[in-house]
Amino acid sequence: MEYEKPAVLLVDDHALILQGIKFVVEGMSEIGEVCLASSGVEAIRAMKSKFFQVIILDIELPDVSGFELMEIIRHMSPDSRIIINTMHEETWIVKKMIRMGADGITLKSANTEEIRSALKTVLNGEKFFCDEFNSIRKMLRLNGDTNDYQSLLTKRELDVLKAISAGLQTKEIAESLHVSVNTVESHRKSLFSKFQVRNVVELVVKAIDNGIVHLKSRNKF
Amino acid sequence: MEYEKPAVLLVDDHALILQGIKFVVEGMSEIGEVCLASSGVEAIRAMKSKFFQVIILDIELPDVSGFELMEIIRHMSPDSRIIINTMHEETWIVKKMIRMGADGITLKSANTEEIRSALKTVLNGEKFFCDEFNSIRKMLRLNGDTNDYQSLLTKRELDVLKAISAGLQTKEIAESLHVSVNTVESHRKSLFSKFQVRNVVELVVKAIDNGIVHLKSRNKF
DNA sequence: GTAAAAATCACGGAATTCGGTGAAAATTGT
DNA sequence: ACAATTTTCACCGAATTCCGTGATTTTTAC
Repeated sequence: MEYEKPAVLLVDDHALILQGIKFVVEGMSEIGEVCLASSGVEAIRAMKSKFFQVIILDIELPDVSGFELMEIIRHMSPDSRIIINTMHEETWIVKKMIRMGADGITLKSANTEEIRSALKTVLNGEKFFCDEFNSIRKMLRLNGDTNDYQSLLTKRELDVLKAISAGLQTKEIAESLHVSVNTVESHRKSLFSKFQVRNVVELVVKAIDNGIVHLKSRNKF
Repeated sequence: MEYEKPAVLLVDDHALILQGIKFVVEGMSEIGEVCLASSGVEAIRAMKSKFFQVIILDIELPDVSGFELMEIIRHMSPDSRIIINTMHEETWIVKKMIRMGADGITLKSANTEEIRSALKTVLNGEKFFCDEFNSIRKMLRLNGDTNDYQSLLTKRELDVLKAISAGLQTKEIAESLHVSVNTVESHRKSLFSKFQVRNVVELVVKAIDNGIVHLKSRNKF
């Protein structure tokens, strides 16, 4: 054999999923070495010592976000193909992944065959997206992805949005930001307009759904 | 050997996790047969043909919820120990799992050793909870778990809550439920009171956070 | 069959939201 | 330095929310 079989790096903080994917990938005749990393730093360390044709990546990692890691990979190892393996079907995540140029996307619910298929497709130089995402991609292309709220918001609008999501009302927000009520109402109106919603509930739900504000923080013991 | 090694049933719709756990469990000398099920019906079918000492269960399944399946297991096979393996650290899920009497709880981020440890502990007749949950349990005992919103709500209140979360306002809700505005306002007040919140935003956020209303439905293409 | 819980409705009032319109000051980018 | 953007602020009015208090009819549970 004159050339090496392609090496694959798996990055996921869930040990079980790591094991699962490893099991599947190692069973493929076209794949060579399979390395594991359970965090961003481990992944980076692994990438320094070796070139991986394909990196299968989880987006939620303990240290860096999968998105940041993706940027790093693109710089450190621009020729590596990246497959995102995600739990999340939320639109903003999908959009971001596609925008950042992932070579493939699979869901964690993907079965053995889908992972194999994704790997083969990507190794072949093509892009792989599971069926669920293809419809989303099509839709994004159609309307030019007009719903990129995050980057559409100004800093101040974001401040107000977060405050609203925390349950504060206009007067309280004005106090906490040291501006007048009128100002906050102005930002409010911008938000309604940008999100195309009629009231705070719709606004907050849409913001959560698009990953601009998060629930997690509220839910700690 | 005079007695059978205990059989284990793994239920999870994520093929990769199924593979991962299987790999770990099969490597344990104290475990006998390991069976897999990727849905509630498959799990039930498996349980009909065989008794499993331990059932490791995901709470999000395509057909029935893990909670419902847990009820079914308790009836079909009351002597089976149940370990919940979950992605979710949200309080309401943890509470519900504990209340329903799970014998063990592990996170999907659990490593190989934790799964083994959980299995051994449960087989030994004890309960296993990963560190993250022990603190929650302690806390729940302390304040008598006063925050069980879901079971606290009446059907109508739930209707109104869902409508509110969908961004509808009182008048619209009244129309859609075919009742007067006054009635809806009455339910509203009950909700505010039960959730101990001051406005709809806090209400909706808390409801989402406690798993009473969900974002998913809104986020489809 | 009766007590408890839930669902329905009513009235009044203060506070807040939401919609429109406009405009001045501060910041940013090039 | 100049245009563009952002942030700030103002006023008005209708609609809606939020709060209190209380009452009648249905439904549920034992």
